[in-house]
Amino acid sequence: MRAPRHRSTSLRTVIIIDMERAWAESAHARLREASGRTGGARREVIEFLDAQHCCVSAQEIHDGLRASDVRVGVASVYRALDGLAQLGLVQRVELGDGVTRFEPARPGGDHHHHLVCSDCGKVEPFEDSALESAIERVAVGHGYAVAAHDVVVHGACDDCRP
Amino acid sequence: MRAPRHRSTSLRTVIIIDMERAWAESAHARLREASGRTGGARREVIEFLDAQHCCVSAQEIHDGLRASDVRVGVASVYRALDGLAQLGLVQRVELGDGVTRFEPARPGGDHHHHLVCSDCGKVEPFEDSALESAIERVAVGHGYAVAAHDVVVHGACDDCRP
DNA sequence: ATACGTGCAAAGTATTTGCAAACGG
DNA sequence: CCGTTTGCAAATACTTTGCACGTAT
Repeated sequence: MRAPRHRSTSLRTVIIIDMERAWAESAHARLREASGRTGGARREVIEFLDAQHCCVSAQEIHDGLRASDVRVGVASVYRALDGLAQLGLVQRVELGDGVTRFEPARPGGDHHHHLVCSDCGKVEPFEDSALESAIERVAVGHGYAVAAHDVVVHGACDDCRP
Repeated sequence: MRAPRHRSTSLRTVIIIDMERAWAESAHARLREASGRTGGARREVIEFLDAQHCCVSAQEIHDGLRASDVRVGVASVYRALDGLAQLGLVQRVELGDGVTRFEPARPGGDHHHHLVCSDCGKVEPFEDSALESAIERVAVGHGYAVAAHDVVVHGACDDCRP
């Protein structure tokens, strides 16, 4: 159930699966290493997060798990997320609606930020290396060692404009 | 009480005062225009915001006003902020601690973003034009008309590092 | 066996809403 | 005068905490 099966139709698929699972593996390992023990709720939260392709709120995780007949308390979801965030394994994302969202922090991988449509609420991820280097440069220039950063752009999306 | 007195010691001082008041004036005007009427609470919130040089939370505004013997309810502070944000006159800022902060959106003026020390909690503003253009370019490339954007960098500040 | 993780329910904050009274135009 | 804004208090939403119990080591 944990190790991916290597019977997929193409090599590329296999590699992608492995890379995606890699985060869940390492998150679980680091969490165990940090606190000695680990239980079902944490694993479920990690697996759920790993399956998402953009940020999700704690409530969404909780609801999603319960929808899959996995019995976890909200508190455990928050506790798991807190632990993961503290180890830098998940990134907190605040989109401006007062709800904190979370997403896996995959090293080097698909680090991205968010475009939010002020009209329909759609959330779209994007990547930009010029943006990243500008942030890094500024932070260093002010004597900061960057631990995390977060860019949110609000505006009218393509579909919501006349 | 509303119009600044032009008896300052130097011309430069007068100009600075006028520029700073300009936002409060226009905010008040646009608010009246949008809703026909305007009362004391809104004016107080606008004046208070204008006097800050970085973002403040709704509670801070409320407490700050009461400390100056101005009697306003928390609800009115939130309502005023909401109206101002909807007109694009204030910028919502989420620093990652679950509290929404607000600051005046002065057109062209001192548009900035925030560095937050993960250790001591210090908040420091910064400006960077390369960052701004990167954001604009990305948003346009995705078909978005930017209404607002927000960059938060978390890290250890100069003082909090070994 | 023992200590840590978990679920439930209760508590804590931040923000919103209902409503009568005050107030601006 | 009339309708909007306001302040208070109650309600809501999200997140955290206390505690008894289960579970991994």
